[in-house]
Amino acid sequence: MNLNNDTTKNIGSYLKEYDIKPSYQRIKIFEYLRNTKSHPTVDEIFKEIVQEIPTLSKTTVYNTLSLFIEKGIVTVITIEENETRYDADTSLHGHFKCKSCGKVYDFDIKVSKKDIGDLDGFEVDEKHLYFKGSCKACLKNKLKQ
Amino acid sequence: MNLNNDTTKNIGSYLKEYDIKPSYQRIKIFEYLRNTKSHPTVDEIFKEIVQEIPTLSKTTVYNTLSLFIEKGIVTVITIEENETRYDADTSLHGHFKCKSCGKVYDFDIKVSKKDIGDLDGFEVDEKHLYFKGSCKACLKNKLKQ
DNA sequence: TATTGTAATTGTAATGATTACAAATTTAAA
DNA sequence: TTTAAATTTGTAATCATTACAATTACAATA
Repeated sequence: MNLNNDTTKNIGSYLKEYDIKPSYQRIKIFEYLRNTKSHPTVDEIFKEIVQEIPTLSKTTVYNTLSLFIEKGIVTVITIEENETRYDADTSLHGHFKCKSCGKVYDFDIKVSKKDIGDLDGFEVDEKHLYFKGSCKACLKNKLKQ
Repeated sequence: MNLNNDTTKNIGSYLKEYDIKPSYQRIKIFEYLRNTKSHPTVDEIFKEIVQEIPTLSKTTVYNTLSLFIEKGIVTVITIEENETRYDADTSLHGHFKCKSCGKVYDFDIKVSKKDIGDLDGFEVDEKHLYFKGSCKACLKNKLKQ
């Protein structure tokens, strides 16, 4: 298990900061999540990383993601009822899912207090936003047809 | 099957407007959804209505909700990965889920175009928002202890 | 270096929500 | 009343997730 190259070291110390022991599996899973903009599902994560770690178990992927979520370095994206996705970017941003191609895009968003009427006295820890519709690329393709 | 009282008539004609044949089951399910602020799960809907319609099947609840969603009179709320909830209020509003008591609150929200940077050229059909944290009531209880 | 305890990983089985499907029932039209 | 279509129902199948126990890896200590 080569835990000595630069990327690995970086991710390793990042995990340590959040009180996560950086095992080979954990590093690979986090690295993949961070480098993948598509917000992969458990299955996608597993299928990718099992190529590098043939002994990998899907249970490990589940365990690892739960741990990441608990420690606050990964968030869950639940746009579709039957499709849980994961995101290593925990900063506030929205997700746009194209109903035609299925791709999930990130977008920047501000939610100011003025925009929320009724939550005085509530303590908000997490804000989640997602939109659905047709993405630019799909709209263009439709015109062409 | 008494489809002749006022509420039933109202819901019946509402369903018809949306091209849904108003069967007894459909009317009862929609009536319950509309009157229940808690955004019930399939199981909660089933357990409630099976008391009135003892022959009710859970498959019917699933079928009916799919139909309602397809016709646009009900929306899905997916705050938790493993807990799909349904809402008969399709107007734009946010949901707040209390992590301590589990209750789901509605709140008003505006999302102006200015707040969204990156979605020029995208067609947005649905906007979903949910926050998580501690509700007023739970925060008060904490203080008391 | 060997030993030992703890943590992490793995594989299998269990769970539970959702869907598929075919039979039975209801409804509406002829 | 008959008939066809739509709706409902019950059962079985599917699939993602979780539980759990066994195995393996790791780190500390003697």
